[in-house]
Amino acid sequence: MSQFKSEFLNIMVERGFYNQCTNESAFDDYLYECEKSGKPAVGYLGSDPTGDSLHVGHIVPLMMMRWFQKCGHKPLTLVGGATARIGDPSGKDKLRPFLDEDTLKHNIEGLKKSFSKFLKFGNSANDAVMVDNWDWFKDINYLAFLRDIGTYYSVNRMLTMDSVKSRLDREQPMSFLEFNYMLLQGYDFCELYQKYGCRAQIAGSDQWGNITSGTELGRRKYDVELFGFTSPIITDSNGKKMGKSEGNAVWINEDKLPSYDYYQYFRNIGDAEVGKCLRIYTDLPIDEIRRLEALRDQEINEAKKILAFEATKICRGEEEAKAAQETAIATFEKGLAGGDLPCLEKVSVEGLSMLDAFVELGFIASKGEGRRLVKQAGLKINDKVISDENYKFSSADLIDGQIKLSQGKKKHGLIKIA
RNA sequence: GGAGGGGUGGCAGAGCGGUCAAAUGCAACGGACUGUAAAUCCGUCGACUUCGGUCUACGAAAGUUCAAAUCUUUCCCCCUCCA
Repeated sequence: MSQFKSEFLNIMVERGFYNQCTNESAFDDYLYECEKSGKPAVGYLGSDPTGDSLHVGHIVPLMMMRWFQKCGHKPLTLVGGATARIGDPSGKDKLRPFLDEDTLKHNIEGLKKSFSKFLKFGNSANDAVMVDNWDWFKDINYLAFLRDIGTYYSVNRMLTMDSVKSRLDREQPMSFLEFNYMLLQGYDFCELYQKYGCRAQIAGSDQWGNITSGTELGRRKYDVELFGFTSPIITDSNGKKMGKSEGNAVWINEDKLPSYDYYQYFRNIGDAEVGKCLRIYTDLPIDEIRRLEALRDQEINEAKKILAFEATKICRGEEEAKAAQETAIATFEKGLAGGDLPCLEKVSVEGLSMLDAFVELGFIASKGEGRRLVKQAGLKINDKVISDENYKFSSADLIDGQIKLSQGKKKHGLIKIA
C-alpha cells in the first residue's frame, strides 16, 4: 500500500516534504537497505552562517532531517563557514556583503544552537554531527582545486543552471566569485561522502542546482551515485514564504524571539494552512493530523492551539511551550494578564507616561506612532481604550500590583511593581 | 582607460527650482466584521510637539539662489556599452 519501500520516503510524501529527487527509486532502495540492515544512511543539510539564527523558513529541511534521524539515519549538519564567504547566488540579485570573522564565528555558534533543537547530536551511530566546510576549504590550493574539480565542470552546463541563468536573464551582474559557489557546494558533498560515507543531501528546492552540482561531481570523480532530495518552498495562502511575523523573521533561537511570540506565530496561522503546518512543523502522527485538519470554523482554533503548542515544544522545549500556551489562554480567553507576557518592572508607576511605557516595551517605535494609535483607538490599559494621549499612570491603575498594556488585539504586555 | 545611464521612504518606483515629509503600488500597523483565521471595508504610515508649529531627510560634501530631491562642482557607489 505504501508508495515506497523505505520508511523515510513514505513519511516525506505523507507529510508533504517531497518535492524532487535525483533518483527516486535508487534513493528508496538505498534507504530501504539501510533501514533493514540497521546501518544508518548518511545525509546532510547545509546552511550558510549569514545570520546568527535560523528562522521558521528554514524549518522544513530541519524537520526532514529530524525524520531522517527518526528513521534511524545519520544527519550531518554542515555550516558553510567557507561558502558564506562566497555567497550563494541562488534566488539573489546582488552580491551579498562580506561578513567579518567575528560575525561568522558568532553566526556559526547561533546555527549550531538552531540545529541542535531539531536533531540529536552525540556519538551514537545515528547521532547528528556538525561539520564546517571551512575545515576543508581553508587550506585548499587554487590551482589544485581547479585541476581536481574544475575539470569536471562544464561552463556551458553551469550557464544553464537556474541560479546563474536567471541572474543573466535579468541582466543582473554575477561575479566570478559567486559563479564558483556551486563548485564549492558540489565539493562539500563529495568531501562528506569521502569522510562520512554521506550519500544524500536534503534541502529546499532552491538548492536543486547546487545539489546536482554535487551529485554530478560524485558520479564523475568518484563514480558513485549521490542523492539529492528537496522540499517544496512552503508558502502561505497568499503565496508568500512562511516565516515572517509583523515583517520580522520568526527566529528559532530563543535569544532572538521569546517563546510566547513563537507560539503566537503558529497560533495565528491561516485556516487553510493548518493541515500543512501540522504535517510539517509537528511530530504528531498523521491520523491525528487528519482529524484536526478536518475541523471547521470555531473548532479549527483547537487545531491551531495544538499546532502552536507542538511546534513550540520541538523548538523551545515543553516547559516553554506550556508557559506560552498558558499565557495565551489567560490573555485571550480569560482576558487576564498572563505571566509570560513582555514585562516592564518599575519601582513606582506614579506619573509614568503611558506612551513612554509603550515605547519602552517595544510595542511602538515612537511617541508619534503612539499618538496615532490613540486616535485610532488602538491602545488599551487594563483592557480599556485610552483616548488621552498624554495619559499618566497612577497607583489607581494597578490591579494586583500590575498594569496590563495592550496594543491592538494581539500585543499585550505588563508593567509590574518591582 | 573611453562613452553613456543611475543612486529618492521597509521594498518597487514617480518627481527634476517654490504648492514636497515627497505621487502611486506593495509591505506594515490600527479600527469595523469575525474565531487571536481568511476575505472585505475604513483609517494610518519621518521624529518631536504645549497640536500653533519645530526639526531631520531624496548617495556624501561644498556652492548658486529669497527658495534645492530638483541647478553647479568635487567625491563615493552601482549599471550598460566600447577598449
